[in-house]
Amino acid sequence: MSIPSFYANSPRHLVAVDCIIFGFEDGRLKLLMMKRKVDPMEGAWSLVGGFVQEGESTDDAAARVLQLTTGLDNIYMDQLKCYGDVQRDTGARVISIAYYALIRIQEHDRVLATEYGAHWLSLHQIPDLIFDHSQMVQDALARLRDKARFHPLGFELLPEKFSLPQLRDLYEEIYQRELDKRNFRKKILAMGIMEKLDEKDKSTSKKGAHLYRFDKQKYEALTRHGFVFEV
Amino acid sequence: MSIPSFYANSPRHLVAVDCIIFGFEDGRLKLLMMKRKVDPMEGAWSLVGGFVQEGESTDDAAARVLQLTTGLDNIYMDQLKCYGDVQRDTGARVISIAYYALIRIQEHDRVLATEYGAHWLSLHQIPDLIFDHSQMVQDALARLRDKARFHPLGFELLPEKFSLPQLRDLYEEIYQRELDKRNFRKKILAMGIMEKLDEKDKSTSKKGAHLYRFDKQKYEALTRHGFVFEV
DNA sequence: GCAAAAGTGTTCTGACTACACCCATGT
DNA sequence: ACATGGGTGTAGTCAGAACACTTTTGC
Repeated sequence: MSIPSFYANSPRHLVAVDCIIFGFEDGRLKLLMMKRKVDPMEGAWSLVGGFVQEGESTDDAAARVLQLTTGLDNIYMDQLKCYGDVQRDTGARVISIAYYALIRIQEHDRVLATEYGAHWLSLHQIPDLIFDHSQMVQDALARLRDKARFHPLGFELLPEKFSLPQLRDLYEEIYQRELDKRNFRKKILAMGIMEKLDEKDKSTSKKGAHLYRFDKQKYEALTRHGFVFEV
Repeated sequence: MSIPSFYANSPRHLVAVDCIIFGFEDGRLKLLMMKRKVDPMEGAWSLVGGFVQEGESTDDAAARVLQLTTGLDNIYMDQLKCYGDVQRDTGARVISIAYYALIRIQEHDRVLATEYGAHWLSLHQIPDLIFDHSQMVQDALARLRDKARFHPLGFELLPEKFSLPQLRDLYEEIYQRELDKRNFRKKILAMGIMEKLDEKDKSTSKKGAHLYRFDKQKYEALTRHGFVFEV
């Protein structure tokens, strides 16, 4: 099929994807950042990213970038938004689609990340980033806070088995405020979406904290009947 | 400045914007749709859209499309998301950024819209649309519902002066469910963001309904002190 | 005087908040 | 035995939901 002039006469643009990759470790939210390897701004901190190829969807491009830096597949990823200012990239006019991903930091390939020049930085350690990447990070954080409230996203950042204090630490970090442990526990357990395991995590106390697993089946069944997760 | 090969060797893509334009008239949410004028799919229903030009931001492109079809400037508009599947447009590989806009339908240029081949359709009248445009409409509706709940968006769809029954009709239409008029009135007025006018709208009843205006200054002042709009 | 929409208050219930002590165990 | 984090219950408050009658006025 020949391409109609309607299409042929329109301008074409470089299109990139940039990924805001969240992890949770040592009670801190972290982001995977890297030092840029090309001009302009070589050596400056940036998000991981890459250009969208021919025959590659933007979602696929983001998944590729994620796979390249972490070795992970099939992880939670969502589009943040498109950044389309003409001057946003000082090297050329590039339209960028930002994605944010939540990964279990323990499960990613640290060797691969290091080889790739990627580093995990805690939120408060993030330096100035190139172009509009700082804005992207701000937007991603705002989106994470918004979405985490009504969707069970948090579990994507924790190991499969986790304790309630761990889960509470995570939400305290996301919302940047303290949560009452009795109320938190009550609320979470009342939802009926947590499977209590016969194991304890003794790494943080002598007594040990019970481990739980997020029961996705139950969550989805409840959701079909109008249940809404809320933290 | 010459473009580094990092940029020069990457593929370029057609990038379009598509606009989901909402209006509210006769107690119904409506969308501005048009019949496509080019192949493929000539004559089929689609959203209004256009290609992003060189030296034009994606936001500007969307504003241009809106201006061309409605004659309106400076209206509420927000990015929905980027649709980046390779095969989404059957004419060529086109990445599309969707925007949704809320306009005061009474104030747009009906002559211009008609000349442009655009038509207002109520939600339940929307036919099958080309490509992934039906999906875009679904996504925009979901986004409108989400956002309207905690942000005073609704006022963008009403005339500057409106009655509480009108406002309630709007939210009933957005949420597709009935709202108790006493509770609704109580909640809205308790926020202290409505300016009561000395006029009545007698078009819908003998008694007439008081007209109000949304007080944006008060809303913003309250917001700065932690107030959150919710309907 | 009647039809048709506008306007008004109260009660009940469920969810969120605040808050202090006992438990288990490794050292 | 003691230090450390894990685990538990209750009372008060507030916001949302349910619900029925009076008011105004053009015809």
